[in-house]
Amino acid sequence: MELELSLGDSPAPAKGTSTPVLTPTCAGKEDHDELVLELGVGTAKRTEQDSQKTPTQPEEDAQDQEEDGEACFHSESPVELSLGCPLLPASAETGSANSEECRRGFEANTVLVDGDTVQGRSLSTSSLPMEVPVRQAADQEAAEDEENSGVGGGARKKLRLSKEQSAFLEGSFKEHSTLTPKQKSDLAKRLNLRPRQVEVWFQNRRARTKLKQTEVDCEYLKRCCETLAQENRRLHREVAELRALRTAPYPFYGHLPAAGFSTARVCPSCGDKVTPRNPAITASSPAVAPPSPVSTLFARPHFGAFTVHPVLRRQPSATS
DNA sequence: TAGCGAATTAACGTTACATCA
DNA sequence: TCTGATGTAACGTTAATTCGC
Repeated sequence: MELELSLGDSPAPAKGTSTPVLTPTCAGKEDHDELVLELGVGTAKRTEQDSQKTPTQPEEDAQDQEEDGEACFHSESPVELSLGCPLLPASAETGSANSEECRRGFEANTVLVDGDTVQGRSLSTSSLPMEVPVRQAADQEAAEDEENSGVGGGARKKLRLSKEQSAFLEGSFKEHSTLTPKQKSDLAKRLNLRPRQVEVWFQNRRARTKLKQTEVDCEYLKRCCETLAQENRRLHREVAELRALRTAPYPFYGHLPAAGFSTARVCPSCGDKVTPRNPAITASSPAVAPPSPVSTLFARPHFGAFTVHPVLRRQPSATS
C-alpha cells in the first residue's frame, strides 16, 4: 500500500532544507490591512551602506546617521508623525494623551538630565522624574565606539529594544511582514531606531515566524504519521480478514442477511464502490466505511496570524 | 544594487544549583 | 539544620553580522 502525504502547494520550496514547506494562509488579508504611512518627512532614499560596516567603524556610523536623514534625535526636534499605532486605540493617532503614551514608550533610550545613561536598556520611562529623549542606543554605541576605537574595544553591544518598540514592531509586522523602503524609514523614525535596525528586526521576526511554523508543521506531520500508521495497520487487518474469509467454506454465506448483498461499500484505498462478493464482510462491518482519520487530518495548523500574500512577498521598492 | 533568507555570532536575561556564612 | 546571599554554569532569546542568491 502506498500512501501519499500532501501538505498543499509549496510556492517556493526552500533549497536544501528538510523542513516542511510553509504555506501562508489567509492570503489577501494584507490587501486590506496594509499599513498606510503618509509622511512628508525626509525621503525613503537610503543606501544599505551601514549593512557593510563593522562595529569598529564609528566614523561610518556617524556618517550613517547623516545619510539616514535622522542624524540626531534631540529633544528640541522630536519627530511628530501620524503613523497609526496598531496596538493602541484609534485615538492614539490623533495627538491625544494616548498618543503621548504611545510615543513615550519609544523614548526608552534616554538619558537622565543628570547624565545617567541607560545604555539602551528597557526601562519604564514613565516613572522617571525628568528626562529628555536623546540619540538612540545604537547612536550611543557609535559614540562609545568612537571613544573606544583607539583602545581596541571591538566587542559589539547589543541593543535591547524596549517593550513599546517591540510591541509596535510586532503590530506593524502583523500588518505587513515585509517593508517598503518608505515604511522602513518611517518606522525607524517613529521608533527612534535606525532603518537598518528595523530591517534587521523584520528579518529576524520572519525567521522566528518561520521557525515556529516549522515546529507546528513538524508536530502536525508527526500526528499524520501516527494516524497513517494506524490506518495502515487497520487496512492490513482488513486484508487478513478478507483472506481468511475467502478460504472459509461456502455455506458460511448462508448466515448473512440478504440486504448485505446489495449494500455497496467504498473501498478505503481507491474510493471506488465495491459490491462485495462475500457479504460477510458487509455484515461484519458498517455498510459505509467509517471516516478515515486520514481524511480529517489535512486541516493543516498554522502558527499565529502571520500570513504573506504571494503578491506582497516582494513589494516593489518605492524608490525604484 | 537592493533586498531577502539562512546560518551564525554574541550580548543579555533567566534559572537551577552549589557554596558559604 | 535551616535560611538568605552570592557566584556560576547552562540555556534561551534575540539583535546583529555575514554570505549567497
